[in-house]
Amino acid sequence: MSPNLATKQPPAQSAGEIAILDAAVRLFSIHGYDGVSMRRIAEAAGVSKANIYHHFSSKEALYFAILRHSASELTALIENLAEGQGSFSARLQGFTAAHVEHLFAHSARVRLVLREAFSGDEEKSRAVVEQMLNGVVNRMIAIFEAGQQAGLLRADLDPALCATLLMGADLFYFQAQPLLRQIPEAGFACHPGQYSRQMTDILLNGMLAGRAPAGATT
Amino acid sequence: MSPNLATKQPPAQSAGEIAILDAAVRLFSIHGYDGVSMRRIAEAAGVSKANIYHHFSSKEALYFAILRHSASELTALIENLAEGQGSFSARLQGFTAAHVEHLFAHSARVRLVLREAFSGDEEKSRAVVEQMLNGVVNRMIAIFEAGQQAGLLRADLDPALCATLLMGADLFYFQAQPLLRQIPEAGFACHPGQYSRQMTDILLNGMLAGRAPAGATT
DNA sequence: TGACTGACCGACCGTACGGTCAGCAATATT
DNA sequence: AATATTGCTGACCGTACGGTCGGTCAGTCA
Repeated sequence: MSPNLATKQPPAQSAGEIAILDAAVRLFSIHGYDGVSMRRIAEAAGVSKANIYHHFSSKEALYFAILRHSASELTALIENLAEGQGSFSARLQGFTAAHVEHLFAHSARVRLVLREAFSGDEEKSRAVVEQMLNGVVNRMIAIFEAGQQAGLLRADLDPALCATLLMGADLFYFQAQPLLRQIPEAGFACHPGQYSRQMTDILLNGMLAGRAPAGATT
Repeated sequence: MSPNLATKQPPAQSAGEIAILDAAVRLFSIHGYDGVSMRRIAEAAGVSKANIYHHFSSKEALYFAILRHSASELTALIENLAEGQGSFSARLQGFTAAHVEHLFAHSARVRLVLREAFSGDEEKSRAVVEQMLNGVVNRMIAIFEAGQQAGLLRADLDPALCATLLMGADLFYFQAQPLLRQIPEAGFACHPGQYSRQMTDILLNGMLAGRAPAGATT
């Protein structure tokens, strides 16, 4: 599994290639790399197995082409979300709502990238991380740093930790949503807007300046 | 992949069986069910492949035995953590710190269960969910509900959402820690105690009663 | 018309997979 | 001493895997 993410694909695509990519994204996002065979992808795409090898040099090449494309697509979309205007807290509220909505709207690709990022396989995650983290997380950290220098964010908090907490709350909700739906008390599991509103409320209420820290902080 | 989690193992274990289980937990937690072959497990455990089939009827049976044992072990440990004494906020602070520490201390088993729970495969996750969620999350929700009835938790918040947010922040940090270590600004990535302290500080500061909600809530 | 190209397929290859089985050595039981 | 029982192995089976190969067919352009 070598991370050969350095190529660039010409946008010209035949109908067969599109069908292959669609099927592969769907299957890989659900069952993971090892859980999907080339035969199964070919069958789901309605093409022959040899046809996949006509368009992609190997299973790895197909997988990484999808992974790379998904990561760059998601990164671009998220970066647009972070460019909102308005007050510090209004921007963060707007970002969170749009972020959660965005995760569910592109659930297959998000699952694909998240699975790779959290796989704990060290080598594989490196390339994905460098592409997404540098783009999105650093942007988010910068927003919190600016808010802190403007005196809006509590001075005793780590801006990077605040950014992680906010984005992590979104991502965890996305990951855990199928499970949360099985908990009767968790009515918010079916209402992402309700979750993102209340979650941002809690976090901002706890992070914004002008309120005393609740406990020992160090 | 049928969820045959209804058996019960006698605790009598030979040295070979222990070696098999150790190797299988490690490999499954890193590479997932489909990413590990019986040959590889046998090699890592220093036994023959046929020996695995002497102790376990199939690859699935081995996997689910590990999954079931891990889930029940983790559930028991977490339930003990939730039994802390002291004030409402002190209990939550204590729980979070112990929870994060507990996740890293049993990282292989936690990864194994999390992978299954978040796999999005519907059927497989059902059994894991029923075992862990009913035990742990409901306990956590009950704590927040009690705190709310005692007037300690903001009345406008959903106790289940608060519980999810707190435990989710722990779990996300555990999942993302290898990635966070690659972000220079995220110094807290290497200091779980620092993270859990500051995270709990923010959440409690945002959730406890006596502070006005930051924005529109409904 | 004919040379060339890209999309596509059926048949095939070597390998690794999950799983089986007869049997060996050691211990416990009678 | 004879007899299960237990822990374990090497050799093997059928199948599915990733990947290759020769070839078909429609379109294009000189």
